[in-house]
Amino acid sequence: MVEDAITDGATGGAETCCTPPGDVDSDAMATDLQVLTAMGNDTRYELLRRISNADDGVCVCDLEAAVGVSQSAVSQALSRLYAAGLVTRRKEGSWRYYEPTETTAALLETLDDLRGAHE
Amino acid sequence: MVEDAITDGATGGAETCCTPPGDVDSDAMATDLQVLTAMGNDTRYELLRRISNADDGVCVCDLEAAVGVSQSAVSQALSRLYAAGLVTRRKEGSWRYYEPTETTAALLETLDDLRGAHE
DNA sequence: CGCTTGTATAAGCTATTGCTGATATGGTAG
DNA sequence: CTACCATATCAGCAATAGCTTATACAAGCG
Repeated sequence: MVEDAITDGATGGAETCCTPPGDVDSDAMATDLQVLTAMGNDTRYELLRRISNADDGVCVCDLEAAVGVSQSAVSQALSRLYAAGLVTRRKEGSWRYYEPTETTAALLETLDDLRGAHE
Repeated sequence: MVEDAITDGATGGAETCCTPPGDVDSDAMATDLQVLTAMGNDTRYELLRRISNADDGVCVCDLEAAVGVSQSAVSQALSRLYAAGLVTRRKEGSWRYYEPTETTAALLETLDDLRGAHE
């Protein structure tokens, strides 16, 4: 819903500070925040990059050594990424393989583009 | 710099767990994380959305009421967004106006697209 | 000039986060 | 079966984030 009917006309002719607020879709906000907070962490970001670089799927055992935290921490991080819809996971034998989702690919690409653009 | 030399496709041998690690560019990582952590917060995300919705620039006084935290908190949040390169700020009279950068526009658009795409 | 308004900064307190170590689960091999 | 490997979950702790209040700075106006 969008609220307007703002009272700022009352501040006088020349004194309106700025534009009226337009509300933010709180459902979109929740979804986006889950994604952003999931990516916005050293460990999880690096895991995501590594998973994205290896198109074949990566298992936890490999990632653990790479990012320098415990197996438990990696598992927790991956669960969080999964919950946020940033990776898929499939089981194969006794290993679990993680792969990036479209969301991850799109966001990392956007970030890459931005860095390239104005630096 | 993409490293590959992936040879494991065959998990049939059941020995190689997965692909070798390819290191992540730590400079890119720092930049991206600054952006992601800046956006990945209720208050700052909503500020960013509101700033983006109002193309004219928004001043702090307007935002304060909208997001429901103190003036101080809004100011701190905006400073953080500025530091992350997500908003520009210009002073006009005694007010300060914030506007979104290209980075913000691109990321929010990507997020919007993603939500629209697979839901 | 000093008052008022708009914004920024400082200090401090609490809630949350992200780790570690220990333990549980599930699959595989001997 | 038991032992073992890869991964997940639990519990607890240390670090950080984000808020509040109080205060400082800056600009317009009486």
